[in-house]
Amino acid sequence: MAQSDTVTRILDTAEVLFAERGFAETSLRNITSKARVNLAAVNYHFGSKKALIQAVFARYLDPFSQRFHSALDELEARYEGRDIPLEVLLETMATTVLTVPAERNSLKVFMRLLGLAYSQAQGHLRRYIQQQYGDVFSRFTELVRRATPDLPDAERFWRLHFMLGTVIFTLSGLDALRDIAEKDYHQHVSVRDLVRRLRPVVVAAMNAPLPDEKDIEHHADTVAH
Amino acid sequence: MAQSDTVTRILDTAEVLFAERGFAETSLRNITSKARVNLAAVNYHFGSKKALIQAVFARYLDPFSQRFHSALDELEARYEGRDIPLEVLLETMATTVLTVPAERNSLKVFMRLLGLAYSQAQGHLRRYIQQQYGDVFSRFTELVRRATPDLPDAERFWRLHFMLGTVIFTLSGLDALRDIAEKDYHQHVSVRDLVRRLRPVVVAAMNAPLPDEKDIEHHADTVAH
DNA sequence: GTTTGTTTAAAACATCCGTTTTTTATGGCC
DNA sequence: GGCCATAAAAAACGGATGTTTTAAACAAAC
Repeated sequence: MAQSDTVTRILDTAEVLFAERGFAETSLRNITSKARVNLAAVNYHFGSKKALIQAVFARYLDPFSQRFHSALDELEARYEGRDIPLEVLLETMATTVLTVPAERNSLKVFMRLLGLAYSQAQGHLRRYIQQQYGDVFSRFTELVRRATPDLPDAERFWRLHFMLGTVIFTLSGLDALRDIAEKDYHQHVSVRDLVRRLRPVVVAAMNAPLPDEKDIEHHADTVAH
Repeated sequence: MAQSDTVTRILDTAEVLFAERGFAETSLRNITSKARVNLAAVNYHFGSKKALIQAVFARYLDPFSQRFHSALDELEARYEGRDIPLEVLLETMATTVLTVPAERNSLKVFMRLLGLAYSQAQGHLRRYIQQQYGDVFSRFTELVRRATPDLPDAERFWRLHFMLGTVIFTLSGLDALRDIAEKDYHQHVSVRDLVRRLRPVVVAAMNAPLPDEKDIEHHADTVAH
């Protein structure tokens, strides 16, 4: 009881502060004082600040990858080997993403963290996430591949990352954007509202016509090797 | 000569290090030692670290906003009051973005910096960019508004930010993505190549059908108020 | 009831940070 | 040569950081 209380209080506080200010800008003293916990407790329970950062991510990503795996299991069973439509795959992913942190009312935090994992240097984090959760992502992309057989592999790769950028960028900068949107358009914007707006955009982007093949090779002004 | 040499050497080094590791993770000592310049030179020439960060951005954004303004002048003159097609607007922006840093072979750095400006806390930077270059952006969005008269204002607002996310996210994480892409698909990826791939995706996303209006209002599970 | 292992508390440690001050060098001008 | 503003170099300052150590509290086991 005593232990788990301290540990979760550290995690709860750390994820909020990390999401608000980033990793480097959040000191252990910030965390421990706000969590009303002793400074040494972080190094005692987690070992280091890096390990704490990874633990914060694990608390979101472990249940996410678990649920996403079983959601894909269910989907594959339902479609009995037939290709799963792209819309269904995207919808499933969105639902899973929305479900996981709903228990703690902190989708915003989750997305901010994902954005930080990409944008902040923190090489150790990218490596950790890659090796820890790379297989779920691979499984998903493989299903997307079957759902879009007409898309060249390279094109699909890039479009998936384009859309990843859209989602992470938007949801992680949500607070700032929401302020502008509500001021200019007098309209409340919830996360679910945003997902509703994202859906047709993402589908259209994935199904966009292939780029012109012209001048694909005669560019002498690229940063070639 | 002596002064301008020191100043530009600081700027050159700072922009690279900032782009690689972020602002907080890059110390003045990192910069000055790599630039082989005295530590105090930064505070002497720029006043503070914040001012240095802003100077790094200004060196890109000043010529950019200048060229983009004149490119839009030219465009408006050519179309003589008629609406400028969305594709032309996007193309013009892309061309301008590509032109500016080409002189220093560092589009990658430029995009990384833009991504950081968004994702890192650094409130002072966002404020600086907003008040310094907000008018170019406003002018552009106004032209986009006329180019997409059927899109509700709020929808256009969000879609523009979706696409901003796509571009910044992709180009700022370009190195990592390029490694994967070249390993998996054995194909060199230049920035211009990426822009070629982005074009149809962005256009399709902006022209995507409007989201379903159903269940737009009956969601009791949002973070209302 | 003492002992043992675990958790918290407090203090200290070494290091790094941005900034400021002090000193030294440089180069044009009268 | 002497003067002076400008630039560079060196050193120091105060403060904050992650981590470690030392000491106290606590609970369970014997």
